[in-house]
Amino acid sequence: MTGFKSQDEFYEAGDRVYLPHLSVDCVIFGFHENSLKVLLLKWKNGPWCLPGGFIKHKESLDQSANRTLKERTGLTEIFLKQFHAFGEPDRENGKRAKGSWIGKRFITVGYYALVEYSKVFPEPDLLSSECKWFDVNAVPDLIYDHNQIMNKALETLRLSLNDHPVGYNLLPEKFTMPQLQKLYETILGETLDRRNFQKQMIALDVLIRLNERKTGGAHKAPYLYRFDKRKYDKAMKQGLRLSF
Amino acid sequence: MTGFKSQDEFYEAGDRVYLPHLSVDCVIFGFHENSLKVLLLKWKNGPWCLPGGFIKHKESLDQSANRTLKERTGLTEIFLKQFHAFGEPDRENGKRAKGSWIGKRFITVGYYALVEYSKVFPEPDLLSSECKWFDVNAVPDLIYDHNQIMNKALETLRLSLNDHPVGYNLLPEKFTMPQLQKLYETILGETLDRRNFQKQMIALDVLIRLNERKTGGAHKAPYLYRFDKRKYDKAMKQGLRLSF
DNA sequence: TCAAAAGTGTTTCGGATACACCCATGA
DNA sequence: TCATGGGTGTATCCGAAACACTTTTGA
Repeated sequence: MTGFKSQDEFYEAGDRVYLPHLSVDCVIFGFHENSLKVLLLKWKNGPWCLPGGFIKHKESLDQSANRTLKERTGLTEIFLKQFHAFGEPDRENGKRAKGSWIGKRFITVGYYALVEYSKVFPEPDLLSSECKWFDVNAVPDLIYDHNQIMNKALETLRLSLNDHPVGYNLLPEKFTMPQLQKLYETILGETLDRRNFQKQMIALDVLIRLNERKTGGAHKAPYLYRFDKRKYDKAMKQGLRLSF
Repeated sequence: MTGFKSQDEFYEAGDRVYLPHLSVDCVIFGFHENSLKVLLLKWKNGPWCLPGGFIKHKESLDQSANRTLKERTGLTEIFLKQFHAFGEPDRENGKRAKGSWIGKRFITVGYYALVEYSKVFPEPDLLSSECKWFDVNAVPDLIYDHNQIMNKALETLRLSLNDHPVGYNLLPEKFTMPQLQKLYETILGETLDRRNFQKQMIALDVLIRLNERKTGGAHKAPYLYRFDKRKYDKAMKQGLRLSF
């Protein structure tokens, strides 16, 4: 919605700029303080919702989702994956304003994104008053079917752990093994054995252990790791076979 | 497209009946003579394509796909699953007739279906001259990005084998273990060990061995099996953990 | 010195794989 | 009788899971 100066101007633009009846919604995941977060928007005087956008006439679905993501987080070139299209005719529950372009029925294509929490500076859009992170286990009631969309995204992410490594997009460049484990645990919603987890991760052959330890915390200082991007990408493409 | 008497009438109907810019395409899989087949349509004087349809104003995506499927195969209540939305702005390669409603850019939602070959009586639609089965390994050049759509469907089906049983929708009610194995082999594109395959299938606990054998063929008569629908559905929901 | 977190290795178990022999049938 | 396909069981191996002790650190 960048480029519009007001809500009215945006509403008025309608079909001139965007395809009718179509939107994308992004479930943006981040990881902070050992828990998985989702970025949500709050409508002015309204409910919370997923950040979403519309599709320009000469834009692909992926481009539209990337644009939305950039507008809300400032990030580009982040991990973004389409997971499902939602198209019940009553998915908005009759709650869209009638008459205007935006009052039409919408089919929305869901994307989920994995972003590095600390690099994100949440920005509300024209229609919103707030943009902030929520713990995935404490998401409020969202507008329309957005809770369902967000749950489906989480489920998809969970299933993808068996086939693809995760972390490059969610963790800072250097991180510790316990941090990585917490990430997996929060996505999966269950605890894992430290020793077995470490063995599996090492076996993936996508990690490089640095000659540094994370100092500052109490207790024994853990090693720092970073991903071997080359091998990580290869594992991403080929698929893995883990079992969590 | 049922209900229209001519191509012109259908084209003219446009937005009045369907959402603009949106379609569904179905990759319909069947199993016959030990190989996996896809149902394709041939445009009048044109290329082959996937059977597709459009979305009525008060219809969900799933309903639209089901309707399309019914129109082409006569089948209802078959296995149908959304797998991806395709939305490149140039996915039609500029090959759509300009001007008319159908000449607009389309985002299409891909579904794949698993149907019982022998129950299908392929019917062309208004725009088509033929509707017939092709071996998945001998699919001709299709219109637009339909080859890509069909490949993505096949890939999705392949991956789903690790998590879900398959066969109930593709095989006749009674079938033999070698038939079931062939089904898996054609989907996967590789051969499997007879004895191990049987053990795995039995272990899934979704099969019932009947006290009948398939007679008529040469050689030793194989047992007939059928699925235990209750257990099959349960396995479908819960997910399995196989590894092919 | 103690509590809490992190590093590390071994044993066990189960499922996947590899593999061979006998049986039934029609040609 | 023989070629072909179908039925069945066992030995092996590898990866997953279970599991305990030592080390470091700040409080």
